[in-house]
Amino acid sequence: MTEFLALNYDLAATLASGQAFRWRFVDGGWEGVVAGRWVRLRQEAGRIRAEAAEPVGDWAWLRHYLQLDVNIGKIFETFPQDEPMQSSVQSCAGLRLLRQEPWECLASFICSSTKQIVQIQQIIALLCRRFGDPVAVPEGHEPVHSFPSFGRMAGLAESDLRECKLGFRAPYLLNSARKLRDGEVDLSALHGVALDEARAQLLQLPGVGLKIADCVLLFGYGFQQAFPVDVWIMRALRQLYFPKRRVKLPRLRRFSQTHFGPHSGYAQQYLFHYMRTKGRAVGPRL
DNA sequence: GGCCAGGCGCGTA
DNA sequence: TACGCGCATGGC
Repeated sequence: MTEFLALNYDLAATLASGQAFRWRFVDGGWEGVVAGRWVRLRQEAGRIRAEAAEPVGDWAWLRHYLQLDVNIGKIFETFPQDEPMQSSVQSCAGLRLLRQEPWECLASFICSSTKQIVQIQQIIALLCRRFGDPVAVPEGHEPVHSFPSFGRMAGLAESDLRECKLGFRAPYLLNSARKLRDGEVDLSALHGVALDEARAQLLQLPGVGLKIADCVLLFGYGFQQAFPVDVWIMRALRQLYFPKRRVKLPRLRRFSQTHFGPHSGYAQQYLFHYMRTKGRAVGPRL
């Protein structure tokens, strides 16, 4: 058990914002698996309390995952001073970007195409339960599994994945796992290389296009200018920046690269959250 | 029952 | 370079 100082950090918004898909809200706490360890997090006044199933000496892995050392105020200062961006920030100023493990992030987003967030969570829960390894949990807690490694995934049959509701994404995930196993792409080599080079590597994987690549670059590696454009962001850019004009996707992508500054990835996440929550109901349809 | 979901790959022009 | 379509599956 430990406590972190966490000012301007909205844990619930962050963990439920469609970046990561394994967090569950149970009895006032958020339960998940980070770096192979079960954890439960609770938001308190200006703090986050964390507990693990086994003694932890150094909590750096969790600080890193939650990105607790990021100065979000400094990032806000780099955002454009326009109405849509300011409204997005005001609607949820404690929203953060997580720093996930690249493989889990990649696999999760390969599962995400034309799926709602709830369904993505279901698919990933099935994958973990069936093919992950048990992790230590508190006494009496229901079993929890790790996210299956790409080595494990590579040895499965396509039908194994289809049984986890992957549908047409099954061969994408399977063949991406096999490419990683065979060393055709090395996820560990993408830290610190140029954004375009890292993106080009990810685009070699089947089922990975620009959108999914940028999700992995942003949520898994922290490339600050990766800007995934999905249907929500496309809607946001069209409604908020180009109302009454039919602007096509390539132009929206170009706009996103220049308009939002050096931390455009954060701007993207704020826009995404804003679009999904404004006009009450969180969920599909406006 | 029709439409949509944190898209991608492929064929076509 | 830029469409259009099919691909599984489930929620509303």
